[in-house]
Amino acid sequence: MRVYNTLHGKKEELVPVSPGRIGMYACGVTVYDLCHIGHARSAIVFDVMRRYLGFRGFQVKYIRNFTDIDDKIINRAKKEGIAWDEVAEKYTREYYVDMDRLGVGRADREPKATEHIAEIIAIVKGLVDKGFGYVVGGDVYFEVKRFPDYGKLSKRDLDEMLAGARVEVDERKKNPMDFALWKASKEGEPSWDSPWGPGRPGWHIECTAMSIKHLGETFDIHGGGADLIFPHHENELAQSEAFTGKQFVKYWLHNGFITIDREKMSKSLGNFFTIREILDKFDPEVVRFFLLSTHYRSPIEFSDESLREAEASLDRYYTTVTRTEDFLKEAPEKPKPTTEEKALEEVLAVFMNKFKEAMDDDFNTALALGNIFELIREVNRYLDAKPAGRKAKDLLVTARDLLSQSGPVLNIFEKQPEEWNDALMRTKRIPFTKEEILRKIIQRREARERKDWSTADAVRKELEDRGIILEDKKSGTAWKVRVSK
RNA sequence: GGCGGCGUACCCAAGUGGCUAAGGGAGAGGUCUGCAAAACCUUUAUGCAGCGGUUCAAAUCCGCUCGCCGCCUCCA
Repeated sequence: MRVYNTLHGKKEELVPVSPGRIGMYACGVTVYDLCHIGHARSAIVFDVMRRYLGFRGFQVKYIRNFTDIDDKIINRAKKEGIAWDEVAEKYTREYYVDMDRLGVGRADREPKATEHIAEIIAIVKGLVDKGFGYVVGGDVYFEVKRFPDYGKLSKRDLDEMLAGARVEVDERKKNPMDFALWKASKEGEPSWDSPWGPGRPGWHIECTAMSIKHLGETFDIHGGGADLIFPHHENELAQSEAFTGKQFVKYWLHNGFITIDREKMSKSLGNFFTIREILDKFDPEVVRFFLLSTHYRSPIEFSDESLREAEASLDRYYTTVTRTEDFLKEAPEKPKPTTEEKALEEVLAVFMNKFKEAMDDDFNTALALGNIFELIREVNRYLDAKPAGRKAKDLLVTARDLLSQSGPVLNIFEKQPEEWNDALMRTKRIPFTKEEILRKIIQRREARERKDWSTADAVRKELEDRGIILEDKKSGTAWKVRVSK
């Protein structure tokens, strides 16, 4: 397997610290507000990586943290007029509501900063003792000049950064780029006792403390959004390696942003959509598919149109599943070989390897989805050829099995076609119940039996105007929610 | 200003040295159908922003130009 390592700016063979095991840490969220679709992307991307590594046979230990104490939380608490820890609890709950809906699995551990104050203090103390940290009043800063490798992750030169620094110079710091390991608390702010007086952790130190505690001093994968590369991960790397004297992380992985009108989606620009706003209009699986149809490092332009395309793709998938199931239920036994048989056999033979090759290459989910739809097309071609017999059934069972092996890795394609249709009924707000639709289908059937085509067509039209499409099959008339347009 | 990235068909999007440049969406035509839908077939890039270079061979490597974006401050 190869992964793109931000540290070296290139794809590298994934060689774990301990053979067969992967320790993986992803930066979660600061729980001070609802999550937007950008948070969803990061969560989903690392969720898929974790799933695929497991699929590949690694024993994965996955840690994803919550930042439950920082300035934004304190400010939010003032704004909402509730305690800071209530803010954190509230938005942690909301995080789970959204992420559960999106099919983002729980990490093996989901540590919180406030639960690791003792560890944090120990590390800050260690850094001070080693001469990397210095105390000013009740604050403790990390002295970047003492860490010669500072800048190696984000490819920045300390002197150049100072020259173009837009940060306000804090006179108490030895160097403007020095960052807080521990912050003295102001009156009325949350605080914990420490050797430097009452205070709270700096932003970066919690990840050092929690990752080292749960994964050891050197671990395999550390991930997060690309905007965390600097300063968060750069600082985290510096203080961790300064503290342990060892390499902190082997592979740094970063996901790209979601854009709106080609601009980064962000809180400050105000151009964001919350996850629940989107889930009001689209099924979670659509969102997941949409986010996985582009490589994780590339930017994704967010739009309703793209989500509709993702929805249409999923519908194509489930339509084919239905066709396959229908065939397996009622296929005639007398064998009827077709010329399409060979083509399907060939695609089936190489499918899983192609899927793995795609995912092995830096988690290329977009290519993997392409492989899946290649198989879908071949299955449809085969079914169109009207095959029959044992062999035909075996081939289609194989196809179904292959698809159901790849689905769990991406955590999509896992519904029954009926569930997919139900989901569309909800998100498209179809103004009929299933019973009403069935009644109309019976009405139409009676008209058709009389060859009263105008009545039959009127029923079709009435349903179609409200988003329901009828499909006349040998076994009767089926219906489905229309997705395209 | 420094660093990094991107520019592939009407749209989205894989592909980073060598088979016919994946896949999805939209459009057009066709097969099937009472009519449809779905599915399938055909069609939409002798060309991958432009120019030049390296090479037997480049969308893919190098240089320059144009356009767009990100990070350098909190940010997934």
